[in-house]
Amino acid sequence: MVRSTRSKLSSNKPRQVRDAEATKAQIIDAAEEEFAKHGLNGARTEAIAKGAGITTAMIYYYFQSKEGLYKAVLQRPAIEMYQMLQQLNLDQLPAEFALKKAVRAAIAYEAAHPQRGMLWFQEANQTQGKYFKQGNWQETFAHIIKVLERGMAEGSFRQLDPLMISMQIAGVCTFYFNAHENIKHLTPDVDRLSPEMIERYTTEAVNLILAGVRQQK
Amino acid sequence: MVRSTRSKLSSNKPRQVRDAEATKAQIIDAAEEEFAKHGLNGARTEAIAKGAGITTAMIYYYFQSKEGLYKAVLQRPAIEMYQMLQQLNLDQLPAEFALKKAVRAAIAYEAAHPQRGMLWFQEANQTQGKYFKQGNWQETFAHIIKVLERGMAEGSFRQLDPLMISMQIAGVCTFYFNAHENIKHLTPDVDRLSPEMIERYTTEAVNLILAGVRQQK
DNA sequence: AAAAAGACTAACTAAATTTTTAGTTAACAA
DNA sequence: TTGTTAACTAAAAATTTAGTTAGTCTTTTT
Repeated sequence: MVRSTRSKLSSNKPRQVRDAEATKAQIIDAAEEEFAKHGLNGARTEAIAKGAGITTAMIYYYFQSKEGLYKAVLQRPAIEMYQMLQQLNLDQLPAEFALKKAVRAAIAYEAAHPQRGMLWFQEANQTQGKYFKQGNWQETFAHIIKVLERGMAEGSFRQLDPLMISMQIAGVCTFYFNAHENIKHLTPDVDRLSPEMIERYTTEAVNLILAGVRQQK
Repeated sequence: MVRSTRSKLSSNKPRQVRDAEATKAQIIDAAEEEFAKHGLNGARTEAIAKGAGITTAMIYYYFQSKEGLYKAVLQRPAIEMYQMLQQLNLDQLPAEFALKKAVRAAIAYEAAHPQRGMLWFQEANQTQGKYFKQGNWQETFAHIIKVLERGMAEGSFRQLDPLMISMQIAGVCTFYFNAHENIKHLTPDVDRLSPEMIERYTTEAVNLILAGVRQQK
């Protein structure tokens, strides 16, 4: 079985010399891509090394084991997602506007890290989510649930099941990117990850979700 | 790791004896689960064999290679999904009811085969979809797009982007099952795959989507 | 009931892959 | 300069895994 191991991140430029932090970051970048595609078992340390422009021994030098590297890779999105949500200050906005803002931010996050959704799915399916400390993700959903409950209390949202709806919102925000490799075959001539297309997806998503939860008058 | 291959198989649940068709089906069942979790590369033939209650040699006896088994596994969902959609006769229903029926059917399909969404993602991400018949997915989306366009023409649906919205509908229908292993950590005490919970998810999904696309009056 | 065919397993090999080892090079302080 | 150490590489060792072989057990055919 032939697989291209060349990462677009690191393929052209020669690496800096002997900068431990930079090297570690490059390994994690390459590893995130490889783990997102192939999961813990399917990922090849050789592919990660090649993507980072180092030898496989460096993985063990910095991360002790393949699993250690995997843990390091998973830590990053968990922290970033948490921080992103904090910064939105959803509590200080009317529910409808808060939801709009959260949906836009979530899709923008996915667009900036299109491979992370799959990383999360791989983690769920292969290791029963044991490395993903549930706290951060509980936080994520808690933020959306809170907005939905507030909207219902305010009377701007209809009566709905906040947890179920928040998962469906997550589905809307992530599907486009998780399934990108699948759906790109549907319209081969359009670049579905171009800013224009992502903006179009975002607009439609906001419209669908807002109309879907709004109280009819 | 020490693995005894001796006497484990005979002492566990005894399989039916020497029924080729039943054995093949058991291998495909176990393989679908393993491939869905780990993809083509990450899947372990030994794990498949153990799941099916046979030795790895049987995989080669019936399917020649790991890849041959993978192809056999992918054939089944492709055919079933196609047939399911045909039987809905969406064209003969008002758009609103057709969409409701399609969403219910899609979620029911996912619930009956919770691992197939991941099988599809793995296939696209790891092998560029070369083993999967793309035609079936084009069909699937075409069906939904047609319903959405009809609804817009009838005036029952608002003006929307049919392709984008159909992907968002797919996100709503599939997320719950693809992410199940992660989601279950959010509410550890609830069985999120019980019929009651799935019905609740379905109801909320239908409400969200219908309200989301309906023409306001 | 003997022979043939089909279903099946234990034990194995070759190759791929992870992990370790032994050593090399650059940086930098004394 | 020179000695020390962190960053790094090449290649060997250990381990895992796909795939094979030779033969056993069961069912069907004659």
